[in-house]
Amino acid sequence: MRYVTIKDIADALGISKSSVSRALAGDMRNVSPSTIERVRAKALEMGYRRNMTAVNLRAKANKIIGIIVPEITTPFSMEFVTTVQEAVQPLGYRVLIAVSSEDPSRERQNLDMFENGRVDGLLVSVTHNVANRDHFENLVKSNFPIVFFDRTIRDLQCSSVCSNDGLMSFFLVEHLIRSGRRRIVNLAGPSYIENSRARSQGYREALEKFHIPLDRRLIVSGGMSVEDGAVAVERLLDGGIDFDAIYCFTETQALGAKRTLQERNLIIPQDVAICTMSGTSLSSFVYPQITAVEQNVVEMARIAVRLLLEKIDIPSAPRQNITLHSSMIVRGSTSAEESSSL
Amino acid sequence: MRYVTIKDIADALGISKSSVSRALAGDMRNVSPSTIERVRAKALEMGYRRNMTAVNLRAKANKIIGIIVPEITTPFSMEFVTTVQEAVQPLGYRVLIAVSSEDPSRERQNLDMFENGRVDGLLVSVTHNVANRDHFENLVKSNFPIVFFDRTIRDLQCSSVCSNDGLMSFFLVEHLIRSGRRRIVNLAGPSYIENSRARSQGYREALEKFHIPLDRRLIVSGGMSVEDGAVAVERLLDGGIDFDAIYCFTETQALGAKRTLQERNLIIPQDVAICTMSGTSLSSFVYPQITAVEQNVVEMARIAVRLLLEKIDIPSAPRQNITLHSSMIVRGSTSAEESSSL
DNA sequence: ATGAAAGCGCTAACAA
DNA sequence: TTGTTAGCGCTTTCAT
Repeated sequence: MRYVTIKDIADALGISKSSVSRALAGDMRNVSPSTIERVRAKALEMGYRRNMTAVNLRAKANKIIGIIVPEITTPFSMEFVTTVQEAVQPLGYRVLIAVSSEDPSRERQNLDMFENGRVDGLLVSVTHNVANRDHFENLVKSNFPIVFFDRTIRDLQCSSVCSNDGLMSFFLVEHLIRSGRRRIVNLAGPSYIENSRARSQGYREALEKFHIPLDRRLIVSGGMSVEDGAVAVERLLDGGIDFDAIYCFTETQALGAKRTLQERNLIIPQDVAICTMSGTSLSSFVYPQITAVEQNVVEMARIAVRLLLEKIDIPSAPRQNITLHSSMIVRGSTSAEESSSL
Repeated sequence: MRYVTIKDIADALGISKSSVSRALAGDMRNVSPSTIERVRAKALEMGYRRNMTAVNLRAKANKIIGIIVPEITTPFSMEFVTTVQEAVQPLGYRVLIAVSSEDPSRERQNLDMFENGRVDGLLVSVTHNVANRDHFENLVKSNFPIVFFDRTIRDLQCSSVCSNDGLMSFFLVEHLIRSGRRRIVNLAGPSYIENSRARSQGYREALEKFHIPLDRRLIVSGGMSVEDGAVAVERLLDGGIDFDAIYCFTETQALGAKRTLQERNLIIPQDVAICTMSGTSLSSFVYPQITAVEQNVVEMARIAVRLLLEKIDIPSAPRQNITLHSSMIVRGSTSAEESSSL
């Protein structure tokens, strides 16, 4: 299992390492066409493969982009990662993925791992608003190329791209209200996620616009899992609290909510409508009963990559904070129409 | 953005590089406790991070495991990748993922990329039975550590781990028959996927066992997408071909099949039952109407990692071909019971 | 216990 | 056009 090196080829051909290197790099101006040919042939014959580790050590760049995501089970993360890969592959970059499992200490570990591994840039969606804030801040201050996406840290002087959670939330709740719902549950996420707060804010504003009084009992803060969604709805039903719609922070919560409703023989969406925001159009296939607003993941990923590559190229490049204002597509059962409100 | 090196620490402390290296490595026998302390403190102060690229170049190992999968949208791939990551992280390995998108030429590119990148080992699930066979064969012959999982290449002298597609298929179809189905559609995958053939074989054997004549019109070969599933069922319905169950090769086909049935106002599973094999227990949440057999992904991943690490350690280790005979769990709507038949 | 030096495989500045 | 040399950051043998 010993690899053929540039020196092996040089020795075999009785020329110098540098000529081989140049020939292999296709340096037309500094090496004769004949040696280029001879080297190429010999390399092929001997099964030479360029040792990227050595190249990287020398170039002080690893051509690796790291992605840190809180979870990787939703279509959102999946599609984001896939899009990034496709975007950077042609440029010779590879992509390393690390999952924080919604745990700040794991996030911290991943960060360390990536720094040790000398990734050239980092795309991160944070698990927690403040937990690793200082660490991220140091990284940013040292001019390390990093771009936040989707779940960002507030007021950090760093490039980011995210969707307008508040506004989308507002429109989705407005959509529910317009289709006749009045008692809308807000299954919020934990308050340490900025997006969750923004969405709850949008929820509140939509109610206000229609002069619907805010019933605190309809706001449930807590976990984001299937189980959390299921339990929350159970509690509401058992507590005799009346509601005709559930607006969930995550798709998984929505799944749990749906399960409980079905167990209690409630009809979706006649008795209770469920809605949430979703990563991809796939979800309308997968959860046909759940109304979902699609976020434009592909666009988000492309922009994130662009910002990151710029930063890698020119470390002094100014930060850019981009909020996606893509047209909103509402799919699902509370209404069949498509409203591109934004 | 210049990184602190071992030499920087040495200079700052007025000692040699080697002492710093030893101190950092915690070499108790060859360096005094006092310098260990001084070096450690200084390293922390200066924000030193070990340059893994240099370490790897010297060690001639990259501590990277590559995974090549045909797709990454199903829970199966996801869970496999996640499990592998968790398994190798403590051992200092990182995981690089490449997606072939069911395209042999992309698979080939990924393979090249990984070889150039000098991954220490490869976990691969192939897109095609034969397309890159020669290339894989060369790799195997050169004793490169590689383990195939789930979708393997027949008769390749290389370690592999997969589930018993034929047998699981047999039991699933048997399950359908026992619950009263007689005219079972087989939405097969393309014939260049070994697993698809094995499953169709299981399908045929189950029919034989119950003396149900094989109706060729019920066997549809083709693509694996949502659309393929939807179209196949449309064709059958339009062709006036009678059926009471659909056995799908992929979850996505099942999704498409479900869509068509619902569009035609057929009730699942009363009119037509849908079943398939699935990656994880998650699918029973997501597709409650679809009967699914769970494959033991986690076990598959763990075994694959074990085999690969053995091979990396001892390149001459003999190949092992493992077929998982885990207990089969049928979940879903054709029957609520749990049959652990294997 | 510490230091000097070599070398992992590669590229590039400089020399010829 | 080609060769020589140095060096990327690290570990390790061999001297001291």
